[in-house]
Amino acid sequence: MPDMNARRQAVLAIVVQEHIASGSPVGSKTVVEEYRLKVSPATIRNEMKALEETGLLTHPHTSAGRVPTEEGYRYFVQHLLPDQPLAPTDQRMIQHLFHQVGYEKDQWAQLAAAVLAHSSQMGALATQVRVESARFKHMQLVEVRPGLVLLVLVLHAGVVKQQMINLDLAVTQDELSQTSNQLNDLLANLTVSEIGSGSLELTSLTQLVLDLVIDTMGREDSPVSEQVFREGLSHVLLQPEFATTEDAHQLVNVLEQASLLGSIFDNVRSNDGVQILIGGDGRYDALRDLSLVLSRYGVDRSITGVLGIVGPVRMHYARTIPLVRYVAELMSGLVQEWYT
Amino acid sequence: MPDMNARRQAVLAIVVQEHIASGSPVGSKTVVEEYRLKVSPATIRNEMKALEETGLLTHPHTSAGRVPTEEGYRYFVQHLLPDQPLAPTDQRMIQHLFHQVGYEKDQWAQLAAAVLAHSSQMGALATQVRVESARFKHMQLVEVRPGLVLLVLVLHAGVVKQQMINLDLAVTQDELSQTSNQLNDLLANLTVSEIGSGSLELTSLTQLVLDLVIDTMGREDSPVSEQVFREGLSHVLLQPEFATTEDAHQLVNVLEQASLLGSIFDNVRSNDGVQILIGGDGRYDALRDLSLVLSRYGVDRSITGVLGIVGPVRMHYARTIPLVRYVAELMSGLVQEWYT
DNA sequence: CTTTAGCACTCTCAGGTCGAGAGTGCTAAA
DNA sequence: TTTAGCACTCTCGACCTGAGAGTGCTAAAG
Repeated sequence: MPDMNARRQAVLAIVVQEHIASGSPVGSKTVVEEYRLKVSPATIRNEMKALEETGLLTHPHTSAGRVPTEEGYRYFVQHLLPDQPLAPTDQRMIQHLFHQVGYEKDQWAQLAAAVLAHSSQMGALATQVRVESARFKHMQLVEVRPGLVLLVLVLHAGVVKQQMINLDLAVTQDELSQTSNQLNDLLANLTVSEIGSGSLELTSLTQLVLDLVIDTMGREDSPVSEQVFREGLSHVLLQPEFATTEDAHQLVNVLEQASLLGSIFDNVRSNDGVQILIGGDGRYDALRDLSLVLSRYGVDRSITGVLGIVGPVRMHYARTIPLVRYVAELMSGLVQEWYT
Repeated sequence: MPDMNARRQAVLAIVVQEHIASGSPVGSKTVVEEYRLKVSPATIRNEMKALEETGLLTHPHTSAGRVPTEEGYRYFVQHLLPDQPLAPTDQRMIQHLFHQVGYEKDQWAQLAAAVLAHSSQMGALATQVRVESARFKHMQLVEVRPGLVLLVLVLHAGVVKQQMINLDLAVTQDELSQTSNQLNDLLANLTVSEIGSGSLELTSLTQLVLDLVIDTMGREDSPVSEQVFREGLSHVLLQPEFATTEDAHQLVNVLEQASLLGSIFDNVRSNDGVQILIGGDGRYDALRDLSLVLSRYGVDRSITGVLGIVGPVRMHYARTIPLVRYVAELMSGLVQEWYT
């Protein structure tokens, strides 16, 4: 980035901030007046022109003020944004909300989305954690009615999975308990890949159940698509950039497209820290008018979820970034505490 | 409803159908031409005027065609809509989709919403089933790590609930198994209300767990709010009635408002068959521009979920009503089969 | 009594014109 | 290097206008 002296950076920062606040293009006069600079509008105009040539600003038409380009937003976020922690009052408020749901870990993700949406007045997304390669801990067969058996599987990190089994033959609860105990001994602390190896002599019932256990351990929680909690979509629709039907439709479309979100989330999972996707960053064409502020959360690489905020490119990053970071850390703490 | 001779009904039906198809007000000439009637436009105008005085039609301004009022839609749906079953090709397509997910009952609701949205090209909602007053079937305590125990609870209808327990004291797996067995004997086939009565001498650990079992059985699956799957929202936003920002915002707002949906769903649960809420039916002001086609599904009154379609008042009821009915019946069948 | 032709009337909508306002870019002077 | 001055460009809202669509009324026909 050539030729970015301090004043030029300041002008860029002012234009970005002012545009985020007002939503309209900002002119040289506004810059001088609102920020009480000691130079004339003409000087600012020269700087603006230079910034435009660098590709950080544009103007929608000859006689409008300047608007940041996506590149301009990226420069602003990377170099000009003071990286403050979330305001203590917000921290307390969020902590309080999480205290209320307590141990109901199935709801953490939903709550996280709600909190993000409410605090940012933007859209929010959150997934539940996904546990990779969990170890077998315990299993139990329960007869629901004759011929129909429920397999309950407890994995290493406190994850519970269930699977119905339709048996053609009638079995007693004794047989089921026996099978359970046998497999509990056999599979203790193994991962799904470790189980496959040894082939033993087993009764047909035990073999049947074993296959099912392997199958159930291996499957994702939701093979069709990961469950994503969405909140605060209506906030985003209030933003002027989504005033036309096509824009609104596109926004909703993107958020309903499970495959697209999945691929973005996979990306986010593999990096640390808050990640910011402005206008699709050239990689996602469907996100042209959107910005995402996302973060992974969880423990290590094996227990991870994703959460973050969705909004127009003209988003209040100074607020949303610390917010996402804080909630991600909070959630990581919870996961750490309750999953081993 | 006074004075509804056959021709007048026919005119109403034509206006409603034509308006649903075109989205614009329909004039007397259109009615005559499109449906090859043997009368003149003037006659139709007279009938229209009468219908307007009855409150079934309006016109947006002096010189536009007629548009059905909400009352007009209701009359149409109640009296003029032939009540056909869903087309066999659609039936087969839907059956096929449900076959693919198979036993994964956690996903049925999500799939139902997706199917409804896709087949109707409207928005769709679905909740999972809620099981009322289930009987205790089996429980198990599993130590996740020292001091942290997972309670897994299997209820009568194949419902599995889980709850973490933070014990201050260290306990052996033996003690846990013993407690589990004791409670399994004690609580077999009891409902939560039946458990409360007898007070027995129990060890403090057992008492602690018992309290937790009661607590866990009693709580709703999601105390914050029932989980609602939403699909196809973008289809609705394409409809011309949601072209302006306020309308779109209102729509999304309604669908994000858990309390409102909850109260509507409670209503739907307590009635059989497909229920149609046109423009809020005067009861829900927030739904002024929306129609809902909803149905409960499940078994008896004790295992119930809700599903249905959301769209503008100008909705293709002749298609959505059979669709919702069919999917509800299909889901009821599945629930019947897999929950006892 | 019902239906219909004729016609005046009303209202919307798209297109076009116009002036005010905002903001720029350039030039030349400080 | 900065700045005052000024011409120039473009948008936006207001206003007007004519075409088109559809009605409601009246009076005649069935």
